[in-house]
Amino acid sequence: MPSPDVFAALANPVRREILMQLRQGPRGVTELASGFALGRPAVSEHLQVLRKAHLVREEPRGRERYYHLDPRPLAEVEVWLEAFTRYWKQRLAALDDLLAEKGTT
Amino acid sequence: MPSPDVFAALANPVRREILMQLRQGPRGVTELASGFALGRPAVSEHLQVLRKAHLVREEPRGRERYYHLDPRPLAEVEVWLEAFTRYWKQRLAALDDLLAEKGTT
DNA sequence: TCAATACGTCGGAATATTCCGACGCGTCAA
DNA sequence: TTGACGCGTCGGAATATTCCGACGTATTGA
Repeated sequence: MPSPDVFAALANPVRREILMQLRQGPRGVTELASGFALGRPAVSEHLQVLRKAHLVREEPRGRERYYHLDPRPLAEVEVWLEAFTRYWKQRLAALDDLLAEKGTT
Repeated sequence: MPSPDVFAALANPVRREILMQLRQGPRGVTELASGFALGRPAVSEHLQVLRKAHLVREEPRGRERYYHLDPRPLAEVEVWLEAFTRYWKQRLAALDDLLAEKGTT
């Protein structure tokens, strides 16, 4: 059983592109697949990964199944990244301190 | 040949943890490996992936090899995520508009 | 009712990832 | 000089990912 890891879901470029496309509104599977050099089953399986990561929501509409974007799990990635923007700013501050110290000595 | 994809590099929890640890300063390989339930070769191979994604830099120091964090490639992830914060704000704005319209009608 | 459409999923193949033990190389300290 | 240390990498095994064609199911429209 594959894990419902958001980071793992984003590791594949096709899945990232699917999420990009879904920003512009819900799409059916065949509709989505037509944009890739991929068969429909492959896209359907990518959607399953995205579903397990809760990055998309499905809305059955008749015989079609529209996939909606749910960007909320991306917050986990954002939070993780913040640890590094903090790191970055910290480094810059340390550099400032170092320069200031050098200046006053 | 594996791709130097930053997203793929972040897909593995061990690699993410390595980056976290490196925020607190450069570390040797054996030192890093002691923090995981993993052999040294495995950690060394994870470091190779991170190196190819330019997320770490190596500094040979005597017989040790210190790995430094380089957070710059993470900017790509941040930029990608921004597309979805924009999406999110857009949705909220659309909701505001809808509510405002309802209020004035 | 019946053919066409939209979809999920399965079996299987190709490939990638992840991990380990073993080996060899350079470096250190005695 | 020599044994121990730190490291990268290789061969190989176990497992995961990615993709396809084929099939079954449900829905639509004629």
